[in-house]
Amino acid sequence: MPWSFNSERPIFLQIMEHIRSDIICGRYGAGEKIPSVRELAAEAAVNPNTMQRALSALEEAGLLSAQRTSGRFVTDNREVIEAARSALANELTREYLQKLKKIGLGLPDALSLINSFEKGEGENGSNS
Amino acid sequence: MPWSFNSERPIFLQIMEHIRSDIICGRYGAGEKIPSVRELAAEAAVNPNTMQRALSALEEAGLLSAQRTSGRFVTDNREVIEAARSALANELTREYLQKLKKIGLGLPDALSLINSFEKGEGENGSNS
DNA sequence: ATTATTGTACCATGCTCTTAATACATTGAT
DNA sequence: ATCAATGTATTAAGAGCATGGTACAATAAT
Repeated sequence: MPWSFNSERPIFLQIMEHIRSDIICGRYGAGEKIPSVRELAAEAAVNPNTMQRALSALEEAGLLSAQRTSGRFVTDNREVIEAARSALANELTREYLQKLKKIGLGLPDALSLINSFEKGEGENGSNS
Repeated sequence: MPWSFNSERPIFLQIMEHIRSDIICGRYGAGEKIPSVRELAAEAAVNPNTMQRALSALEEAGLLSAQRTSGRFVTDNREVIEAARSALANELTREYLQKLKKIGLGLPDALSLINSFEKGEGENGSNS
């Protein structure tokens, strides 16, 4: 199953974020070996060059390390992974609130919107 | 003051979103005339072609209409503007919750994160 | 030693986005 | 009638992204 990409942003960035999520949520465990560049490229239906670029970005972030010929491994430092989750969660929240603010919605509106997603897919009438 | 753009995404899209926000939050009122393509391009420090592209996108969305030689005007239909705000708020919330879910955080985490932004810039230690 | 697999590097091509520089048609003002 | 301002269209150039294809160095397995 090829991954789903958004044409608005570079694919290698979306791949980077996808794998980063896989690491953070534990699909790839700490210290674990991940598939090869070519395997991952095939799985994502993407060129190996593009996959390589995404993986290199994750090395810079300290989440992956390359062992020349034996493969790539997730960092065995769980604190690094936890820090990545926390930083990402804060960043996502900051961006979300900032975007809401730009259309005239504040913190109470955010809470209300999120609560409207509690059960089904949130449909919403009047805010502000 | 040139607008601030993110190099990760096409500028014309970011301009579109910027002006859309200006319309939704009332900086450009319903039925009001907006500056010319060349003026806006200068204000954003961007090529007129790029600005034109952003404005065309907003016409397709029904928020703007072009009057050949007299200029561009915001729709005078306030319902359309309100609908845009509502749709955008829901979309932003949907994306936010989806991204949180991918790193193992759920609805309660979202509420907690947002509350941590209540006063200053939210710093956050342990979630999940 | 040989082979297969790994990460890595390079190059050419095509595509989109952005800029720059013009140009044209239409309309309001003079 | 003339002029200025408007939206709009066109072309050429450069940059970044993605692909396809190829190649090399290092190591693990045989």
